[in-house]
Amino acid sequence: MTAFDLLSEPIRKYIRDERWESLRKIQEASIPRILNTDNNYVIISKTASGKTEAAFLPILSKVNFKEKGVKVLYISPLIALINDQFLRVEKLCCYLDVKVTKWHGEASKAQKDHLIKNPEGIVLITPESLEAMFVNRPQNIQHLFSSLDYIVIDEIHSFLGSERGLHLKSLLSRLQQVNRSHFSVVGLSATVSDVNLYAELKDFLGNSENTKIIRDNTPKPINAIFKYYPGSVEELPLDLLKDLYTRTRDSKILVFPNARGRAEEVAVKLKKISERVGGHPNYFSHHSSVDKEVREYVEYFAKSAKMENFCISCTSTLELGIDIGNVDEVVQIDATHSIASLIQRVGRSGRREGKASNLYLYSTDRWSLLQSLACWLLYLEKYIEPIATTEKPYDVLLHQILSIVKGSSGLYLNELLDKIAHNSTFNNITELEIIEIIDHLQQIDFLEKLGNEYIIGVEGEKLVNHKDFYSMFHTPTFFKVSSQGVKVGELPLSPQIKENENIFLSAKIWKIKYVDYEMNKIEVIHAKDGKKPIFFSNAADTAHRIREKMLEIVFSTDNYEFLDKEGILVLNDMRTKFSAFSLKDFESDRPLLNSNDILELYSFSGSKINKSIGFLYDFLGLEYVYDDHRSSFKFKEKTAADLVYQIKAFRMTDYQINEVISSHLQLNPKLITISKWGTYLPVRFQIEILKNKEYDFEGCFKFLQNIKFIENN
DNA sequence: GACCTGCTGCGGTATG
Repeated sequence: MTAFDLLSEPIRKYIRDERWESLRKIQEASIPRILNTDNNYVIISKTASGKTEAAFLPILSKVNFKEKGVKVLYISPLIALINDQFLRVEKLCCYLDVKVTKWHGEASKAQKDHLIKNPEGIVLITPESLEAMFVNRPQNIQHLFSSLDYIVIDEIHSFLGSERGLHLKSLLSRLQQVNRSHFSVVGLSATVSDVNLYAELKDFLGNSENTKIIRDNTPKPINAIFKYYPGSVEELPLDLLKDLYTRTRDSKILVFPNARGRAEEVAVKLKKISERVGGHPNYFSHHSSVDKEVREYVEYFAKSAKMENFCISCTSTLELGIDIGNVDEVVQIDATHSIASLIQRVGRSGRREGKASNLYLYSTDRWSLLQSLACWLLYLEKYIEPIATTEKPYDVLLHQILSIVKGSSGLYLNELLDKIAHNSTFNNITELEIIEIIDHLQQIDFLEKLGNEYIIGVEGEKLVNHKDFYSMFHTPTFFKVSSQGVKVGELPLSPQIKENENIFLSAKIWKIKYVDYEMNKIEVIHAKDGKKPIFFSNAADTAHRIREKMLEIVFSTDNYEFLDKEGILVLNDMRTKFSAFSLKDFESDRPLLNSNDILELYSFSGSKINKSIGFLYDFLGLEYVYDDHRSSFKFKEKTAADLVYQIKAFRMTDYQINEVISSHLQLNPKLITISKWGTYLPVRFQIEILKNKEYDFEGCFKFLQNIKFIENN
């Protein structure tokens, strides 16, 4: 029997009506497996390769929707993706007479009410909406989701290694606890080439042994071109913009300039050039601070553009899932933060079967060029950076304790402990630690004991009843920007935000007319010239292997045919400069520049290891300036050379590290705000969170154990 | 200089 024959008749009719010539490879593989077993599966395949159908065709053939209750729960990281998938899944479900309901913050209340009256079919939801239901309407969790057969998690790789992922993992566990029988989980993921990630993916679904990987690893040809245009961080070089313009003139293009402000700069400046030379007007910006309706229009325009060309200058908002139709080329300006991100972005182009992906990469600085080369070469080696693991997610636990208590009407200690013990997310946290956190929550009035039962305390009520409770991540206060009643987007308060300043936003130029500090609103009118807006954000950490690869490139003699003349010149210049150091082993040897009045260590190591090295130098009382971009430590005094060397043998005990972090926390309690819920933990757990999120002492000591400082000749 | 993600319930008003 072929995979097609295994499907139920209504599904086969759907396929015939859609006039599919054949099933995709990934679908051929998934259909018999999902139909014949109750295993969990992770389906790995490129975007637009039919992953959604690979999961839904067999699931819809298999599940009995006549039974009461929601049978399939689809979980997505993005609202936009839910709206996109809704149309596809609903079309499919028409053939089965199965109801599909969207359930997220912007979904229709009436549809949700209807579902409560008739719990049935398929629900598409976000983790945060699910959390909200656990907290505010726990009876609805029972009512809707206690007879699930399948949970489908889309873009599952985007949850791995993050607090949001741990949160989702905990919610899955809690759903399993209310289900009468076992449900299966199917995760959908973009290409994960590194097999080391398989273990993480399997673990995420909570049942490694019964989780199998289905993967289509058909390689996709990618044409890459790297160009070098030196410029400043404030403004992009004019020559770069002119060259970029010629690429956008006759194509459908996505540009990823790495930052919202820069995305605006690219969109506005290219549009100006286009206006001057009579090119197309379709230059847009797309990022989280562009108004939602504007963004939806841009997505709609790109999706429906047939003959018309367009250029969208965007951030990671267009990196995931959402189908924006055919894109000819992807332009990346300066290095991506990770290899995974680079692959995901390149995959946005050449989505038609058999078409190649095209990547155009501009670097505006030599270190960025080097990092871009490293990411690209590692990608060709099929390497992806490892995922940040959290042994003991105390902050997620604290949040989930509050959620569980709020969702109950009073809970005995053993009931609470039992719920946590059955949640695999917290397997590595001991019962003593859990009790310590519960006691602490009681002390700070987040929990209260009524007789022998725990309820939410006075201070806890304030948090739990606020809309900020449902997510694991922070968001700053934004000012809503509008022009005569038309929403444009939003901006954080910065020195730039004052009357008569001109700024770029949503690919247009505006003059600020009025700032309303009470209502957090900004009124603007059109203007002719301005500056890119300032946003505040934290730098992403760069992986150790990327830095090591950068070192290897500097000391190699390889030529890269995809690099332009200027790029070759600047790379050769770096190679010449570093040839003063005779390095042999790239794992251990590191250049230490020792000239007339400079002492500079090029550590070529990951951001977290660098921060740990800095922590040790601080402890030794050595003054330095650290530059993460170059991965370098510039020491103030030449006499410090001894101390620089001393770090090789220098070790701090765990106790000493904890003492130092503890005193840092006392001086500056804001340090812990990198974790939204960690803020409320006892100090000793805050220290553990910081050690995990900011530093990598284990990796650092391992690195220092073998390090050899190689001075210049 | 440096990404992104989501959001209840209530009471008010407008609309069919």
